Amino acid sequence: MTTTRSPRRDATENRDALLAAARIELNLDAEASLETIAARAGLSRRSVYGHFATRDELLRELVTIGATRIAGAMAGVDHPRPTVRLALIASRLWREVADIKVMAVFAVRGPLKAHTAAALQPLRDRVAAAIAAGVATGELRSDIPADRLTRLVENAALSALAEASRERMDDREAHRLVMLLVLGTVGLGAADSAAIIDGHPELEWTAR
Amino acid sequence: MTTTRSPRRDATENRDALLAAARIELNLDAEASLETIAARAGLSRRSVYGHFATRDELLRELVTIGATRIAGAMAGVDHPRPTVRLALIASRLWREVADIKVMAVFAVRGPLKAHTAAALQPLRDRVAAAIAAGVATGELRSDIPADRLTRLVENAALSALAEASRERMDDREAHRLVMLLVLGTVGLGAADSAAIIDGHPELEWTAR
DNA sequence: ACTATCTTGCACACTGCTGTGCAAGATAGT
DNA sequence: ACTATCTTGCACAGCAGTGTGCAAGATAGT
Repeated sequence: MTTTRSPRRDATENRDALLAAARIELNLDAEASLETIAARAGLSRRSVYGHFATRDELLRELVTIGATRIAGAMAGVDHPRPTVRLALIASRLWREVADIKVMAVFAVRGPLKAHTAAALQPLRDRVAAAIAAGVATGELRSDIPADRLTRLVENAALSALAEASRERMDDREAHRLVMLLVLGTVGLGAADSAAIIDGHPELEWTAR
Repeated sequence: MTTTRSPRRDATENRDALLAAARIELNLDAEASLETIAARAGLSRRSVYGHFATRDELLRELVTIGATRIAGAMAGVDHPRPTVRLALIASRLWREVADIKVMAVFAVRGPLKAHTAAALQPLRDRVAAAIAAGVATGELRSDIPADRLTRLVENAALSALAEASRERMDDREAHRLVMLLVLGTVGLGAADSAAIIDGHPELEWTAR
């Protein structure tokens, strides 16, 4: 017979539990072992292999899910001024990533970076577009090639995340920091950045 | 008898060769094995242990040497304007680190970071001092606490290094990029940063 | 109550590395 | 030429993990 039943309910629950556990555990230690992750999910290491062929497969799925969430959060981000758009992207990003900081940094910089890059492509495209537009209008610096600037902006955001996890920063403050660093990187002075952030209510932090 | 001869000449040569090899090899792959390093030095893995008790000891010594070199390169860096001073520090830093980029990033971010931090303390103090001075005169942003800003500046510099090793960048361009990112981080706009760099001949790149 | 589906524990193979003991051989320095 | 010092190769122990086979037991779904 070829007809396979649909998976048992507890099985899918456990699968989700594993992903959730991985999310938490990898955020504490980016290199957490399967043992650790399974334990947090209330399962044995052995049974992880009932859901994921390899450790790598688990991680990739986790990254994919995260990237999709982020991409989703960017929907509807739009504003005529490229600088504001960038700040808005930074703002939304922070919201999605605040409780995943460590893992996020690892996903982008660690061995999964290739996969992460692919999954985050849409986000990067958005940033690149905003930058290109800003350079065209003269709002943004033109002394650094746009594609390079895109990567540097990304790094700036990561830097803010790293700082936020290093010290346990206030959400509101961290949210502002991400925007400030991004704007600083694309060429705005501190005062201009502050003016933009404070002049646009949609860039304000609102508790979740 | 307790009198020990001084080490044989070839031994000290080999020791140096190991350090040099490590420098090169770790710059290609920050996690290069002792096997690889020894091979590059023309030695066997086994004999590494004749010079260093553990892999870690080798790495630490390497970091210490590098940090000392960098500290040395900062001697005489001084300028009344904190912004220029920061740019100058960035400039000198690049010079010292240009051919060690990968390893430098790893040393600061990887498992050796504690040791690296200690070894680089003088450099950090310099940066912190310049920032404090700049905040006091109003030349630099005051919307981010000085100690945080110090770390962010460091990250900005690392970001430039990372970008420079990612693409194989022109020395002159990379040198400028490090300064631009540092200045951008402390709150200057792109135009102001450029003005500072171009207005001070000591910030120009000179081929080595 | 029956059974396909899941979970578990244990044993094991494997990987890629570090670190050590030892005996044999090479070599610098005198 | 003598000898302390270095280097080497090999074998071995250890570590921390991943991935697998298998048999026994638990459980969801019907």
